Amino acid sequence: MSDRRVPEGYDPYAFEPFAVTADLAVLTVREERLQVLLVERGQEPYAGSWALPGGFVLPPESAEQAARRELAEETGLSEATVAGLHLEQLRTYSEPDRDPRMRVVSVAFTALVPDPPEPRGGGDAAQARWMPYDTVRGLAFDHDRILADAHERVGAKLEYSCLATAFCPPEFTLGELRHVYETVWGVELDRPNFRRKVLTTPGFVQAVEGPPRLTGGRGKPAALYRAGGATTLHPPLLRPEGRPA
Amino acid sequence: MSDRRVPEGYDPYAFEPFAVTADLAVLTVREERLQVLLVERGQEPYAGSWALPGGFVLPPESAEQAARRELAEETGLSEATVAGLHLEQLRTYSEPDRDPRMRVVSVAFTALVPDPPEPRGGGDAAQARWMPYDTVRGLAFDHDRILADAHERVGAKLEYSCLATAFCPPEFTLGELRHVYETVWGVELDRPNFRRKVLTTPGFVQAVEGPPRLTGGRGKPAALYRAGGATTLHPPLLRPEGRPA
DNA sequence: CCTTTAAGAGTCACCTTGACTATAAAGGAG
DNA sequence: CTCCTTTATAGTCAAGGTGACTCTTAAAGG
Repeated sequence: MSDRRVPEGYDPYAFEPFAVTADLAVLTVREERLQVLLVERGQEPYAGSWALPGGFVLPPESAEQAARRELAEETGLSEATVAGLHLEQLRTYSEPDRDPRMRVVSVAFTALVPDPPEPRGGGDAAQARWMPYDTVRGLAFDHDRILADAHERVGAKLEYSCLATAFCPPEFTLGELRHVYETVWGVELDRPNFRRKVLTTPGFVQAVEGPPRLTGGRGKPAALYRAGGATTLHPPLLRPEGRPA
Repeated sequence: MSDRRVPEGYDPYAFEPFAVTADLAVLTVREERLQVLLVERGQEPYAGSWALPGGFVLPPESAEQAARRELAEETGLSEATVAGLHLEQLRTYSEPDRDPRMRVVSVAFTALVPDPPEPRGGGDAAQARWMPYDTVRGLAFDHDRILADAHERVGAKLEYSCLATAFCPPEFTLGELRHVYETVWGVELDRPNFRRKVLTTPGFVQAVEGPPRLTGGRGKPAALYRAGGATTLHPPLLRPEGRPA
């Protein structure tokens, strides 16, 4: 940034102002599907349309702080939950005509949540709910594109980071972790190979000591693991077949 | 983005306005070093300090359009050159106090240029010049951090994309391409192994037919190559030793 | 003419990976 | 209770990619 166009006695109101918003693509894996948190708009433009949650960045906030606040307001997640959430900046959308009313620049974030509570539709949103990613179309503004970019980014990050654990509860089985990859990538992975890769990568997961097994599903009970300290995968866990992007 | 806080007859001037700028971390490899394009500020704040080139996003522009315009104005690169430049959005910096005067949100971009012309210091910049990356400190605003983020991002992208060719002229030798990796990563790579990797990756580079060799340096003349059609590297070309990020 | 420098060809062992087989431990159906 | 299905977990094996090296070729410089 720079003020080279701004004379000493610059009047901030002399220019057409820009509004800055923070929007969130909140993703989760539920019921074997990738799901997105959406809100229904109550006002024009796009009244009645579904949109990504988000809202204006207020004067004392950073974009990320605004994103966390809006998420808490609109979904009923507790402040503590939102504060500990894995939130990552996706990119900024600044096309001049993306909002019909005025100039709005949107800083988009991606959030990954495990086993989410039902959203309450609070705040200013008419209602809020989880929707399966592949059934979502026709969102307000350019939110279809933001959502697609978020999906692509998350899919790519799974390859070379330990991000997948952010989709899982604190303790999880390797089957659950594998489901995350399969759901986001839309492919099936070989169980033994996936297991070998995860367990031989130092710091990806760590075994839980106490009760060595968990029951609940159909097959043989699985051991529980916690997220390890590592954040990146070397070498990466590449998608089979297709190219990323 | 959303207008949930905005009543029907919303007055854009009722809020403290945000200014939006586009700043660029323009990188090149010259004289065996990674270099950055900087401008000297002529006005307060930070008058006399060096900063990344950039400026305000004007009402009819997207942030990327503003970035290209500012780059052309301040460095003397032709409009055609700037239009064809590899420009990638880095991230957006929105901390409330990053500009002492008013609320300024900066969308940062990374640009990679091959064999750059001397900047002219045109536009509003007092002067402009290339500086070696590792000697740069004390830039205006939070530009030190933006620059560090750009370096990290570029280093990471070299691993899994064909981005390195963007640092090279249209026709280049494998030695030049290898220098890009070595300079950005700060490591030495094994010549034969690098060659094997690049040549066996489909679409990374394509051999130039005509005059099969180029002279100029000291050793055996090298064959020339052009960038191939591929954009991603599968499998990636990982940095030796250290972790990314 | 010899040294230096870098390109380019080739070798070899190791590690990772993909494909696959086998066994163990649960639930459900008959 | 037994068979069948499902899932976890333990292995095996071959192909491919990579790191570490060696060797040859072709220029420039002294």
